[in-house]
Amino acid sequence: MTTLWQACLASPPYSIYTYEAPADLPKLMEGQRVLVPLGRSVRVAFLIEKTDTTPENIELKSIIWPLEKEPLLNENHFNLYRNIGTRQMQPLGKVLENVVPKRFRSAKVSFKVADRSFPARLKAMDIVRLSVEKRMELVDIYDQGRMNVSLPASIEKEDYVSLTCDPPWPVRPNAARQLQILEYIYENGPREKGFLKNIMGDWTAGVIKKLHSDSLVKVGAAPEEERNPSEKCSVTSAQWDFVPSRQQEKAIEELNSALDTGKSAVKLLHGITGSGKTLVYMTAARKCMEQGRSVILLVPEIALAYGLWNSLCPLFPDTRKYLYHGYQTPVRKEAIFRTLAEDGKPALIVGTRSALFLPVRNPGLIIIDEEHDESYKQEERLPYQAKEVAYVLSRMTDSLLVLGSATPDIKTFYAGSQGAFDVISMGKRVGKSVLPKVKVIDTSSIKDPEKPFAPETEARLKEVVEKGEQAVIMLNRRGFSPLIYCTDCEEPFKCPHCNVSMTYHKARERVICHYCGNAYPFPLPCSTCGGSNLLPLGGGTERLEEQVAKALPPDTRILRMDRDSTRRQEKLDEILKSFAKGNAQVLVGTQMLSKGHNFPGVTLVVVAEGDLGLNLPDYRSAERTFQLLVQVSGRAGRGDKPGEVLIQTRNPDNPIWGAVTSADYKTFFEKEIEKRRRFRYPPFTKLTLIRISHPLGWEGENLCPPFFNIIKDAAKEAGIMAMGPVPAPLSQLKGRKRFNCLLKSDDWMKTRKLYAEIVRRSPDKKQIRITMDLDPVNML
DNA sequence: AGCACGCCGACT
DNA sequence: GTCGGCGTGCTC
Repeated sequence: MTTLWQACLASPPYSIYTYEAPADLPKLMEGQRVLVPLGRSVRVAFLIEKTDTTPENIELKSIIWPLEKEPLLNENHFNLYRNIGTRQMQPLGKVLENVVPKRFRSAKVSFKVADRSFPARLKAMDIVRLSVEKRMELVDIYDQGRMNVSLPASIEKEDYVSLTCDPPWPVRPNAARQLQILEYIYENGPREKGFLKNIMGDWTAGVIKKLHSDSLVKVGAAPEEERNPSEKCSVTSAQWDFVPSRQQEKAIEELNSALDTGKSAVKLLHGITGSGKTLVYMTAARKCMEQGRSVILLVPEIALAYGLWNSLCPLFPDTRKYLYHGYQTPVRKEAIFRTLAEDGKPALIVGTRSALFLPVRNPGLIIIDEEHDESYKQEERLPYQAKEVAYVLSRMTDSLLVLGSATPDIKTFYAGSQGAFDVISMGKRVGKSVLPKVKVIDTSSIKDPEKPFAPETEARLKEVVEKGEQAVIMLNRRGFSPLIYCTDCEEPFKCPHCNVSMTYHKARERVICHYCGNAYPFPLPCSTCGGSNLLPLGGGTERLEEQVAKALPPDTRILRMDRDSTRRQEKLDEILKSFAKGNAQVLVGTQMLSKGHNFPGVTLVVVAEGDLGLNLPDYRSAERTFQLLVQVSGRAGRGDKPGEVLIQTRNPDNPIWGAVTSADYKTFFEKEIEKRRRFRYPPFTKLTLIRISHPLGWEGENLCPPFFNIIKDAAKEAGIMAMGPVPAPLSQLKGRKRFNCLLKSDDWMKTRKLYAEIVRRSPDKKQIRITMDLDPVNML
């Protein structure tokens, strides 16, 4: 008997199509992966449900064969994916493409058949051509488990361009295009041919061919990820010898009783830096697994996942545990995904936001550590907010969601204070350590760019170094100098694709665009007037490192931690370990420093420019600055000795400093929430950023102003407050002109409808890109 | 995504 | 003349 199935393609065109399932097929189930014919190709699709309606005027095709016996996706996760699709107005297939590991979406499979009457290997098209009798035979073989799916080891496209040697490269010095490609790859790592063509122009193909024939580059499969250190844990002690403090005990009790109810709940764990949140998580995790349910523990970054993994492994010696993040090898991702899909035994999963999509059978506890962190929001491809996804999952699975932070998201804390969920406070540090003293230092009178520190700061730094203690200096700006100024034409040197000032990186003798990654060798002539008097202005971490070395005794050891010095994961570990061991007295770095790392020897934290980021055109700039400064302050005095924090600012009158110096979240919250209420910003409105862009120098540019008027009218009609469209703060990025339109609405559904309307009325669907960013984190 | 078709330039 | 590059369009 033939049945009909709705199947969702996990690759373009992402449609949900109807396929026939004739009787000569194994048993099919919802959530299962199958091979289906599409046009003249074969694809992977996910079965959604049986149906009995036939679409009109379409000759239905038949499902070829299932790819596994047990469905890969359980109902909960299928619904979770649908939910994300609905929120983001994306088809389910698009969601699947982004959440299911690549190897589950590739149709390049063959079937190994252990039966004499068949060839040893069958491809999809071979199965299609079998007779009905033969296929019935094959069904039996399949049911007996004698038919297995196999994928080639690599399913990657083989068009990645990578370097074969380091600079200097033996090319003619004026072969500008060859050098541009070499330098770009040196700077940003191997790239696809098509990508290079997109950002540089149509000439790349020929130049790559030339470089390839000179064997300066190779073209092949994507390189093995470097960010994949061993997941083996060296420590094996199985003891659980931690004694909770009173406040930890209270927090644990509260989480335990929430776990005991077996119902969905949210708890915000508001614990100051150093109050021992991690051990609270671990105790709750143990309890949850004793109840036979799985735990998902999320952290914002891969480096933190590895750190947590190492400290948690010895505490859970006999537990099924998995480390999961987006930079693991495809084979490993596939293995973890499948294991969790097939085996419902309780497991402990540590990972980054993508771990939420693992088809864990029976989650009981989802923990989001540092819940204020912006990395929980994915911005590219399929945008989503991991906190929201976790909430939906916890509701669907009756599990407990724990949000932890010393500086919660204003929105989260507001919801808690309104009674949407419980807030558990931990206001004391564990052990002997106390919160550091924080002092604001006025640097408005310092005019000399060679002097990054006020006299007091410099004196304290020297003192700390002399005493053999450690200091951390944060400057949230990487590179040597963020501005290169031409003294002839008095223009800053800008990236031609992005129209933002390029940053000078001294050690690498390059100017680099921090937004698109484009790099040029330095020195170079001014792009405006051709003059050769380009002057680097202002300072980043690279220059600060030099300046610190000059200011402190010559034998002081200084380390630097930023995206440039930690290009490889091992480098980051190296720097962290080396500093923790006391091999250096000073650590200079960007906001990377503030994230969760434990430096027990640090007694002084200096923030070189506390104002950075405070004046960005973004309603969250104060919140972000507060969170960053409190978090980095929390790095001080974690050991036995008390800590001190010095924050330099050119605006000492800004009211934010009062809250930062006392690390008083509540005061900051009260002020900030008032501001948000007054100016109608989240959580008092549903904010959405519509981004509109078109290629630079596009001749249809004049279609935009009337289109923007249409948008304004449509918003008015929908009863949504719209600001713009206006040119975005970064008005030009990666070769596209950009416009932003900010929507304030009382209903997400209304906003989605308006977005759909805007997309529908776009005058040029090809050239104009329109994206919807619900509750934007980045307004630039 | 894959695979067709169709259009251009560069070789046997 | 054909081979092969890639732009465009379609897929139950």
